[in-house]
Amino acid sequence: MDVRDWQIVRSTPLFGAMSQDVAQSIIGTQPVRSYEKQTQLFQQGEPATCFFLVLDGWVKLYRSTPDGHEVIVGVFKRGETFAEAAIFLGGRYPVSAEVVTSARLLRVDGEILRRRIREQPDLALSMLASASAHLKLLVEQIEKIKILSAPQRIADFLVGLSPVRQGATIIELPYEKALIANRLGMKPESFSRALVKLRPLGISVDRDRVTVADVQLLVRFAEAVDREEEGF
Amino acid sequence: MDVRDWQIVRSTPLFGAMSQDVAQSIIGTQPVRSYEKQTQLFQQGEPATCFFLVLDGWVKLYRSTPDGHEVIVGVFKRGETFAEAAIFLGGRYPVSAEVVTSARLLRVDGEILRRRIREQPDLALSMLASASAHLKLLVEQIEKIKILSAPQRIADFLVGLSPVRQGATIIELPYEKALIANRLGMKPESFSRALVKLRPLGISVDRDRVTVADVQLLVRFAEAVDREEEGF
DNA sequence: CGCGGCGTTGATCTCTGTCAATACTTGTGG
DNA sequence: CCACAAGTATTGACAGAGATCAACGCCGCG
Repeated sequence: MDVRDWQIVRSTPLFGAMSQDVAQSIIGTQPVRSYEKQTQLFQQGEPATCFFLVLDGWVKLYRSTPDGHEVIVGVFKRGETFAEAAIFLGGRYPVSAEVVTSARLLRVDGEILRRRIREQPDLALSMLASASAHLKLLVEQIEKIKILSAPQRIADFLVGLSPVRQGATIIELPYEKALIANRLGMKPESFSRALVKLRPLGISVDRDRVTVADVQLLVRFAEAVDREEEGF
Repeated sequence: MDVRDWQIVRSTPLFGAMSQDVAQSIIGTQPVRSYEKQTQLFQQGEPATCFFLVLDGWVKLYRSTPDGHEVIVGVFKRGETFAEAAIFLGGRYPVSAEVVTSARLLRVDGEILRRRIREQPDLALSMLASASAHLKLLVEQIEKIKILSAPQRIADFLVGLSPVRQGATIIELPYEKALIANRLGMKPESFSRALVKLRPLGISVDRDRVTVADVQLLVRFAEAVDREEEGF
């Protein structure tokens, strides 16, 4: 784990709030491992022994239904932690996790963390903040699936990926389109078509490169919920 | 706060795990208040000073979009806590809360709680369990919205409301149908029609009374995702 | 009695899923 | 270097679920 990695660790709500040496004491002995694409990290229902921090690459969290359907409930990237809450929930993962690009992950043992929390109550506040962030994210995700159309969800997704808030830019799609589609709650075909519908807004796609004429346009489009002004 | 209230408090993941006297010391000094229907508890964006436990009645959490739309992200009933996560996240509520029936709520001050956590580390662990439980619930909600049809979501909702797991029962709809519809991610008209489609399964509705011939049937219906037997 | 809120029903439309066919990319082996 | 296969993306035709718009019925209330 080099300096760059350490910066990433300190940027998370979980490890950022605690003091340098406490963070060090928790993750100092933990391994950083590289994972191949499609590596299964854990399955839903398994005992939750540890949680993860993404140093590089992408990881998807999903649930499998009895008949083979798969629903993505989150995709995590560099600087994000996941499954840290599961450690406290009956000790079982409520979702499955799979690496979707080759990735480097920091793996943190749950038992260590639990022990440290007993010694250092302030840690719990960091944990709670982190869990809250995820809660907020999920709440937003529900909101978006409920009220935004497919093209709007894509626009929102692209905005979230864009390095700038206005003007032109080029965005690299971070992983397969089928995966993005699932994450946004639609089928790959719908994803494809929805992208076409964004063309009039200055979006063009070539392979995994998306060219955006004006991000602002996307923002407005994603927020436009009908425009019926009921005074209420 | 009487004996019954105390039982409710002890049944929550948050307060159930901690010892009697600790729970007592935290909430003993906190007020139980009665609220009229439509009382606004807090608005999204406000500083989060406290969280709530429902002793009686129903409370909805929702987000207002810039153009006046309203999305329900959760409805909480007796025995459930809400907004406790917000206290640790930047100190602001991510959603608004409104009482939808006359209700009795326990209001817990965040500052007091934070102090107690520092004194009593185990307290933190049980709180984390609570946050995790909500997280899991949200994940499940996403899954349901994505893959269940409208009638299935209603079936699932009714099952969750039913006091029994099998046989016949009568369920009282806890709040307005338009509100339920929103919570389940559909329009009131669709809700109405979907209820009709459940008639063949032994469901009949009169006002806010739902008569269920066999809950088991509903369970199976809600779980049936297609039933196409692809050997896979 | 008339009014307003809520719920239901009907007709129609739009969006998205499904199924199928067709590129396009990438990798493999001859 | 090319042929072929497998995985991935796009496009088309179609069907179904749910949204929308509108009308109507029901009930409580002034």
